[in-house]
Amino acid sequence: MGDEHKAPPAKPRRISQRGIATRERIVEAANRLMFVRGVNATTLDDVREASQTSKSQLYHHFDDKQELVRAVVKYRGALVLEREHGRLERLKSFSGLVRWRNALVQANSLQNGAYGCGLGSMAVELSDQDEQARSMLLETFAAWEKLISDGLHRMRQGGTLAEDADPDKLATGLMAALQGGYLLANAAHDVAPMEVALDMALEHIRSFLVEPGAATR
Amino acid sequence: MGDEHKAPPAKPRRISQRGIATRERIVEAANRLMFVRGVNATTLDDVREASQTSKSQLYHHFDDKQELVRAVVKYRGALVLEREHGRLERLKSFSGLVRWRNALVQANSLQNGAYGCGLGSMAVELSDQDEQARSMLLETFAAWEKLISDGLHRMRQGGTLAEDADPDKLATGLMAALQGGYLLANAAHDVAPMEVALDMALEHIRSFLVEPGAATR
DNA sequence: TGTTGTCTGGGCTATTTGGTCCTATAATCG
DNA sequence: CGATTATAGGACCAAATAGCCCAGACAACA
Repeated sequence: MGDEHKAPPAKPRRISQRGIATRERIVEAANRLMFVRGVNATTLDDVREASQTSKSQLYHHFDDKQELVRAVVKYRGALVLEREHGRLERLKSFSGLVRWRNALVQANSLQNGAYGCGLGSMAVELSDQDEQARSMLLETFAAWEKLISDGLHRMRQGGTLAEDADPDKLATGLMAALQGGYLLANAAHDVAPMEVALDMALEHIRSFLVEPGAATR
Repeated sequence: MGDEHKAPPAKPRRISQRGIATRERIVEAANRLMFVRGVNATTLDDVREASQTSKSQLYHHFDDKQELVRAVVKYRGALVLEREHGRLERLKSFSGLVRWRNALVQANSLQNGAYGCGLGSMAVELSDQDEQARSMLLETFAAWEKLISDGLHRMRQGGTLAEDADPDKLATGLMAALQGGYLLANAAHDVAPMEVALDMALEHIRSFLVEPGAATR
């Protein structure tokens, strides 16, 4: 794939441990703020204050706000993928899928459905505004879906899932249900719609189980 | 003092036809701009220019930007509900559901998945920012879902849908799939994920048909 | 038709916000 | 150690943006 972005003429800049730590602090603070307030509603002053840094540091580590936003997209994407990797890498049964569902629902219920999905919210806010951010988010979604579809593939190879099941489509459908669930839960400030959405998707996947009766629940 | 919203003490303001027209023009312009750029990225100057009005008119018809945003939420909600009412009021068969799906997919494909759902985008951007807007959006979603579940109820009463089908949950699941589909399609700038998501939800509903073979497609 | 209150044009203000700059301090390396 | 470069502090700037105001045109109604 074409690596469009990235600074072209590698600038061999010396970098200290302290500098790395500061940058990290900035990205983390921006991430937190943008999660609860949204990207556009978060100002650089907010970030500066929350990260206990100064304006010059923001601009030392990032060209402009857009770059900071992109760094947050990358950071958050990595976090989600790491978390999801841990949860999905060994997925190979329907009950594993149910556990995965439960973890997401529980996490979201802790905040009464508020804030939605960190990735989904950014996607909505940035997709028609920052092409590069959009493509990063798109890649992250693809990677996330792949973690799911890999699990479904394993289920199929293990004979749990029927041969005619399409893991890729099932994964996309499940992801859509998850994102739509997050969205509705956010609007309702209540996890319930998210549960219904995920359950529908799981029910659909269950219909592809070789021995439906064997499923937990 | 603490008068949250609405000015109940009926202010008997005279209102002219011209005033109404201007207000309409402002809301329409704001609606269009906010649809493509997002709410927070749309400035009052943008609205003023697009609506061919002046600053004083904006503030004559709306207390502040937040009020304008809420007017847009209301306006857009009414538009969507009107459209959906037309499409769903006579729904009483699975093939009708398929036609409904096709209409949404086709409309979205015209813009290559961009912009997403007018309601969903606003919900993401406003839910954690404007409580009143959130509750209006929540109501609109509820009304939209009701149009769907009413149709499903008719299908059930007509014997098309099995007795044990839960129209409300099916409608919520379908709405989540739709919203998630919009979101992923927006990130991908491609309708495909939306189609997959809707098809999953329809497949799930199909599994509740009394005579599965009778379904079109 | 005159009076009252609405509607409009557009200039103006205060504040916010992204972004710059200059100086001082801390690392890093020869 | 001394030179050099990264890092930090924070004042400063210019543009953008929400919001205000007043004078005058226009509509409604007596």
